[in-house]
Amino acid sequence: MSEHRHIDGRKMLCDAGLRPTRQRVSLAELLFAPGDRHVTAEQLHEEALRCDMPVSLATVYNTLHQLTQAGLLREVAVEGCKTYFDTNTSNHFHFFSEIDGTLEDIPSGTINIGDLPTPPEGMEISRVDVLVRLVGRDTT
Amino acid sequence: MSEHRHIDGRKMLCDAGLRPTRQRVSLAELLFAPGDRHVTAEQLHEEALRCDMPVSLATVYNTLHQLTQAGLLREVAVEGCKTYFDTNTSNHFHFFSEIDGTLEDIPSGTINIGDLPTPPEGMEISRVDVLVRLVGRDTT
DNA sequence: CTGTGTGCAAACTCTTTGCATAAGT
DNA sequence: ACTTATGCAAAGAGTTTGCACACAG
Repeated sequence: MSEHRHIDGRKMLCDAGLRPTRQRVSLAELLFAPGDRHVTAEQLHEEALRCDMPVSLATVYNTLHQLTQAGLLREVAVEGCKTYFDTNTSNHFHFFSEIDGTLEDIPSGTINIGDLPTPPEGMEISRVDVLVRLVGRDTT
Repeated sequence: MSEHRHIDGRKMLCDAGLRPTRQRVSLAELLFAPGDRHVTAEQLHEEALRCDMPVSLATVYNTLHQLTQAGLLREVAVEGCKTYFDTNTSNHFHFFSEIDGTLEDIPSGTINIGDLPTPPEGMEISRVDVLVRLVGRDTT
């Protein structure tokens, strides 16, 4: 699950119409080199600093949003103020561990959503988010 | 859907082990008198003030959390910092309108979750949240 | 009376913004 | 060079906390 496939951050950014600055390339490579990831801005920021890629938190936020707009990331709402960004943009669902606050993909095909409900007049479904919350065994 | 059934806030609170103070009774009645509701703390606060039930925002937050702990409300994570509280605590799913930020119940039975995935070792599913995001027709 | 709840304002967390400096083409 | 991105620190939204006063039992 963590075959560090090699990623050309520069190309990825250019393709998305973003200027491949040092910071953006670094962040893109951190994000996309390992398999699918679910990070918060703060986590990514710390990770970048640990890897000697000095970036400011503001830039991390900017970059995450730019990548999201470019369709390379997906935002996942869990709760509280924390926003998670998921490198897997395909249709899939998540496990959320309430114990350590981590997010994980649910292998696709494992959950089937039957019939979707009919949306109200004049609206259409943009996305269906499914979050399966986990707790330790036996915790009420 | 909005038959203002009459609610005995006092009894409801006592049953939940909460002291029926003026503010709590007011809030409980605002919350539970109409049909199912989805409110944020701020919305409920404004509504209380409009109805001549002076309460501080801090008390609204306290009360909402106490009612949630007592199992009378359910928190719904949508995104951003806003926390919604749902008066319907049964297992059901939501529509979220990205246009006006409102939450609505999806009639139960309309969505079927097929097989739930097996949770990772030592964990169990505490809840499954399904959020169907809506946009206006034709908005990409 | 006694203890718990309330209100206020200040603290806190996560996120966004403004503006001078630095980097990309 | 000219433009766009970055970094910093300050502002912002939503939520929480601490402490004096008020209310419920």
